Amino acid sequence: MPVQLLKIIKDQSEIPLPRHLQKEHLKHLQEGYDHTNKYIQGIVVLSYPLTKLGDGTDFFKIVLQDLDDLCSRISSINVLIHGKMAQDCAKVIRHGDTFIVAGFKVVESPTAREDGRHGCHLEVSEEAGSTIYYIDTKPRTTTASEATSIAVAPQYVYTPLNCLKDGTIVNLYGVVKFFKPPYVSKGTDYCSVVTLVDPSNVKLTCTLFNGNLDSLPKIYKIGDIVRFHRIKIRQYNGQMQGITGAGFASLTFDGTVGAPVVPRTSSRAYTFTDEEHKTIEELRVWAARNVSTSGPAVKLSSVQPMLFFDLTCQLVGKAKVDGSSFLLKVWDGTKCPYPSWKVPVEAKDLEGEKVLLRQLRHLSVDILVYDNHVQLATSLKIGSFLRIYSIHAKQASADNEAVSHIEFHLHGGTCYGRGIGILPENNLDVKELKAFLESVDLAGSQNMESMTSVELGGTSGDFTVLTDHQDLNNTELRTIMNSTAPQQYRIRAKLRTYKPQKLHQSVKLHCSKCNSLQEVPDGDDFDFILQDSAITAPNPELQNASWYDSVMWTAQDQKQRKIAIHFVRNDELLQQPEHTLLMIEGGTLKEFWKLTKRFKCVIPVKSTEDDLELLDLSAPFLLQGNVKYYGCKQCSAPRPIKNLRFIAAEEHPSWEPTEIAQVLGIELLQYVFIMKFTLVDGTGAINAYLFDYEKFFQIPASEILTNSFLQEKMQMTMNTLCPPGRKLGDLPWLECFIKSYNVRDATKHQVYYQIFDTTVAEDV
DNA sequence: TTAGGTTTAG
Repeated sequence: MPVQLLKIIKDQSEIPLPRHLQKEHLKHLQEGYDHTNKYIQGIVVLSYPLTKLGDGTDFFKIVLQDLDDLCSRISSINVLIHGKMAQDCAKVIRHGDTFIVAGFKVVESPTAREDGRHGCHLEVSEEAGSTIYYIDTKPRTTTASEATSIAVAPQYVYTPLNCLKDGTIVNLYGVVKFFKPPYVSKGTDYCSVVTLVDPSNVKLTCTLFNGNLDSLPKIYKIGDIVRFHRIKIRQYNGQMQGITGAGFASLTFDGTVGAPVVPRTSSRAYTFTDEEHKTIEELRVWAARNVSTSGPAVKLSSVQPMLFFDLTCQLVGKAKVDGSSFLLKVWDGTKCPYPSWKVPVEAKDLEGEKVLLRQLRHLSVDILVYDNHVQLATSLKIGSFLRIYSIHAKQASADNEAVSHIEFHLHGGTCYGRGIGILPENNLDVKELKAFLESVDLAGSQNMESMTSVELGGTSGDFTVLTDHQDLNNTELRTIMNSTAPQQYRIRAKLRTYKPQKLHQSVKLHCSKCNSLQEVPDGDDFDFILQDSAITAPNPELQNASWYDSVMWTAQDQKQRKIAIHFVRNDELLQQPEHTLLMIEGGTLKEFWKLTKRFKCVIPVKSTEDDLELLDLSAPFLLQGNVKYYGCKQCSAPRPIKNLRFIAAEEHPSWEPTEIAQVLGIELLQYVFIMKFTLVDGTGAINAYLFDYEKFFQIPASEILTNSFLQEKMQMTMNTLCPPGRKLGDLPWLECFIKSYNVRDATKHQVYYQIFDTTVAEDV
């Protein structure tokens, strides 16, 4: 009997094969060699229906996977079985069975280039003297016809991303780390670029083309999970690249742990087994720990100038502006906190429901899309739900405007995934957005808008400040003044006055260790320290250490100032500027500003005889973006600067100021708002201090000094809480949360009040 | 064919 069923055995080393047979590894298999006493063993991973060849002989093809060598391109091989043996095999052989064949013929595989399997295939038949052994892995209840039907649904093998080889066609799973939503390419197709990662921690960027938008993967978010079938792998610029080829198909899944596992696809038929369901769940768990997603979605109410953001919104109007730009009017139910621009278009050119456009005129925003995005934008349907990726919120001011406004651009090109994605109605984010849009009171928001911010919450009604303790009842100020401290209260009061009136003076630096407060040094202090430190030239012996690369040059000024920049390497390599930490010696204030715009972090240093060290702590020890970070002179105990290596050795150092401060022995000073509010409620008056890093104004204290927009926003908030020029009776009511506390010294005892757990809300 | 991630400069 040429096809034998071996008994089911757990330990495969015990397979009772004839003694003369020796196992041959696929990698040693070559055409023209003697394989007489050899056998090939593998798992059946794919089988095709039994067919008849042109001459009437039966033909059965299976694919064997060598489990000992999963990563090799030649780890799977086609086995072509002819004649009676084909019939016998088709009856009994199933996926997952262990298949052993001896007495085979090795022939060059004509399909190896295409299917990525072994360069040879095995030809097996009774005539050739072949013997097949197999281990049945599952209890067998199927009949021959059922076995055939199983064979029609092939079982796929998925290649981990670290095992991809040039010139193969593979199936794979991946977590989306980056993507460009489909856009119109310069050729005939739509294009989408997708970068995947998987638990092998290898990245693969795939370039996908299709003339049909629907055939490209329906990726909506970083962190989505995809399954690609029949993707071509090629080498490009020294890296593996995926590209669409014949038969490419994809499934996309929400990457959220616990979300329903529902594939998004345009394929009419696809396989999806319990095993694959499990794979998705596992990848979700892995991704949750290992792939950074884009963070919480930005709503229009939280846009900031100079921000690139993704917006999930509904299209309410559109208009052609000129050949290279197109207007989209969208809303998300929230209100942009800044005056936003309106792109002038003729009413007749504006497509959309007139009544709704008018109702939404203060809630919708204009997004001008350019160049390659125009064609897709033109085709969008009014009312559809969109996710627009990498919108630029740009601060701008016109000559005739007192305050600057914010503009929304979707610039040309597709860098950073810039583009427009159309979300289906069944998308979870869309469902949530729809429910929210339906809850928006259009009449109410219209009325609100017709008032100025000063009128908001004026005599007609209460202006409310949100507290975290809505369950508490209000306490009269008189009662509070007559009570002992410490206690906590919710109060309803009016803000009679506040100090400082010049709001920028309210920002201080606070040391949480010694509890000291100090003024924020101004730029001149820093400049002076820099000039002073530039007198000492960089020490040439400290250039290029094991953990940083250095460049040094001489400025073309009278002092022949020497400048050195030390680029800290991460994991032995230099990173992109926006992830890189620099140390600079001899730089001017202006040079620092320029470098902070381009690099993640900048640390001013000076040379000593044997090491680099930080400057005097009157200077910032770290600059990041617009923010200068200072250390407490009293509490810091500077440690060697080479401690930065500990962070640099991390795989993806985030260069958090707190972490940098810690390794450098710096006690980080935090920016805080310190204000004194005089609150009255008709029964009494108290002075309550505001001590706030970010929560109260929803503005980080660290950014207020360098951002005029945030300063304006803060001024507007204070004008709302305490409108200038109003009589006491006309001031708005506020609700907030305060606590009383005792301050005692040798001579006196006083009770103080502090506002906390309170956030200003524009409207409630 | 197209694009091949790493923000426009309106």
